Amino acid sequence: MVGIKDVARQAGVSVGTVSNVINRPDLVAEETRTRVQSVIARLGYVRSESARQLRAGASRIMALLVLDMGNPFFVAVASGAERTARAAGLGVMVCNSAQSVSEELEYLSLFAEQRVRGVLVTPADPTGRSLDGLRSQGIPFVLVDRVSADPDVCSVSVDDVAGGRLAAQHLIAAGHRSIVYVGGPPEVPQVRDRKAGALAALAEAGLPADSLTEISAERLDVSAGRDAGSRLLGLGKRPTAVFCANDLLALGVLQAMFAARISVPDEMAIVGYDDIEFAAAAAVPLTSVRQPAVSMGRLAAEMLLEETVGDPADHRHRQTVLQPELVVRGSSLPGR
Amino acid sequence: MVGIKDVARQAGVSVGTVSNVINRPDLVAEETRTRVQSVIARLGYVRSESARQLRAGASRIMALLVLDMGNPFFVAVASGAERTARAAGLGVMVCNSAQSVSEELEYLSLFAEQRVRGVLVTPADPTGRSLDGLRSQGIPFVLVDRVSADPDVCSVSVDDVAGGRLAAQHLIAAGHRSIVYVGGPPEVPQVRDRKAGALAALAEAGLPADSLTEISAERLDVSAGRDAGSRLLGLGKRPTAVFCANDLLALGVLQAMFAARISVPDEMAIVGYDDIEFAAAAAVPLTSVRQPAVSMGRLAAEMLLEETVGDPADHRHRQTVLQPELVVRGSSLPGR
DNA sequence: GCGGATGGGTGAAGCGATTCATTCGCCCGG
DNA sequence: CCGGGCGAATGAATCGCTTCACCCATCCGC
Repeated sequence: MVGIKDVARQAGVSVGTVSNVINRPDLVAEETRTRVQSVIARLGYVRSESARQLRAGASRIMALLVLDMGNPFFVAVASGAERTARAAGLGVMVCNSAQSVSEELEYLSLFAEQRVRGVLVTPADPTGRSLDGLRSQGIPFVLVDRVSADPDVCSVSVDDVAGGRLAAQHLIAAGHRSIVYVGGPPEVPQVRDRKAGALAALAEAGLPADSLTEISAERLDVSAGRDAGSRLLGLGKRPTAVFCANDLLALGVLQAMFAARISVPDEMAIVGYDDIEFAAAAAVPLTSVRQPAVSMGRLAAEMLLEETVGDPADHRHRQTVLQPELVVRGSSLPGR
Repeated sequence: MVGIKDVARQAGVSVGTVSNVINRPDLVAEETRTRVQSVIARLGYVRSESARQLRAGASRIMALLVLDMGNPFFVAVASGAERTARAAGLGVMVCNSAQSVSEELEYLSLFAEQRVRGVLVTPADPTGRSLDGLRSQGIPFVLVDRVSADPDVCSVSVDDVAGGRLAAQHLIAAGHRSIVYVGGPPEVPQVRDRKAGALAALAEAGLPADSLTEISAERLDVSAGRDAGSRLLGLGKRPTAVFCANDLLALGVLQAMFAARISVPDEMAIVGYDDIEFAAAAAVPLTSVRQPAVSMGRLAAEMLLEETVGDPADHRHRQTVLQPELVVRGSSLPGR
């Protein structure tokens, strides 16, 4: 493997000069510069990032750790973060904790060993304890789609309570009085907040709290949604509407309704959450609460860059909260 | 930042011993080992991956470069590759060329600088020239979902001609005599092969080649599919069936049919390709040609590991070709 | 009692870059 | 004619780790 010394020798200059040609070309005389550059090209020299890192003490990589790469919502977050980071000259390492705390810890320690510039993370560990490692290593991080109780932790999130309220208000306005909430693992804050929003909407409409029944799915994916859908059909008094904690669940529920030949939205209205691209392409186009996923990725990356590139002293920790938006489609509009 | 020297000093041993405690604990006496380990824990020492890499000459990272992270097919490939690589102690860096040759080149040179152990790549550059860089750097790579003309290039792919044939045979058997193929950029081999398979099926059934009309989509995603769908409706003689180069296109076409109130499958049968999870959850569950995406990722990663971990001399380059499978669903089954 | 294992540990070399104090010409003004 | 200033290039130190040749007791067998 050809190194900087080989280039220096071939070009008849010192290694320092070669380094300057690469990193501060203006310090080198024109003639020397072109000579060195042509040797670099001829030898196919590629500088070693690990050597630079070792010297610099920090890598040029930003890490992104998400809960589920199978969920297009996170894919969108990733694409927003990636674009921003690359514009700033950083690479992005996207990893998937698959909602497992142990995988999360494994990845976080991998990041620490890599000395990544910073981490964007949607924590799987509800206690937030898993991030202590980053904190003690002094690695900056920004929470994505989650807020910390600690105001000194940066985050970009969406107001899930407001989102849940939007969804429930919509169903209530359509006349539904018996709604099922398909949630997920109860320790996931999003799941709780979206439900809280729905409950708030019911209360505001003067409806009893027991108008909302919860079915808790194992995971937040399509197949768990299918299961939840069939459980829903087994309920004593069948509800007329379902609000799902995310679109994957909603798509699963929709499939279950199809299988049971229950008409959506006439016999069962469905509202999802996230407004992933596939929501609009579903069996019945899905009403959903849209989250600005790409912007979240972008904002989170910008926040991290601000903390990591500029003087850390003039960085103020912030907790940005974005507003969701209801997108009404066929799955909740009776009488097409 | 605490380094190995700090640990050594605190523990009263040499740096070599600390290194041994970490990497070859059996060489160190029990008593010393536990003492060092407790110092490591107390100081929160994290070894620097860049320093190890520099010394070792190669990183512990495998790169995966895909065409479109918005396509669940590639997400599945990534998950298969990731699991395999991590089991072997390698991290995976997943990147998205978004079908752009320039992004692809940028990423490939990033990989070279990082001295990644190897690269799994679905090339965006149809000429294959973009991989010359890897070759000249001696970085092993495996093509995913593409075969090279050069038998010395490892690859894992699926027989797209067979897949196209399956799809067309199915439509022919259902009585369709006028089929549209919704392809994509013509330089994409998959797009061409799947069409070739369909044409072969027509020929084998004794049908004229002009029973197949091609509509070429701009990109291989849902919105391009919508466009293709409306163009399809503008054709002079409306066909009775559509075969799409992938499921995203098919979902887009499906949306267009919905918008135009054309019944699927009665007025228009649709067959997709990839069998992504969302295909089954679509407006009308989508008939599709299933590709073993997770296995592809796994096999490709295994192949790369074999080349990279074992003695390179006893590695035989291979071109694995898997067989696709037709999954029939409502979108091509008339008379429900 | 002495040569040779053997287990446990040391410490310096080196990986490939960056950086900075230093050197080397050269020109210019006094 | 000489000192200063300046642009250009040098080369050694350094980053944090792994590895390897070597050292030091201790113990064993003859």
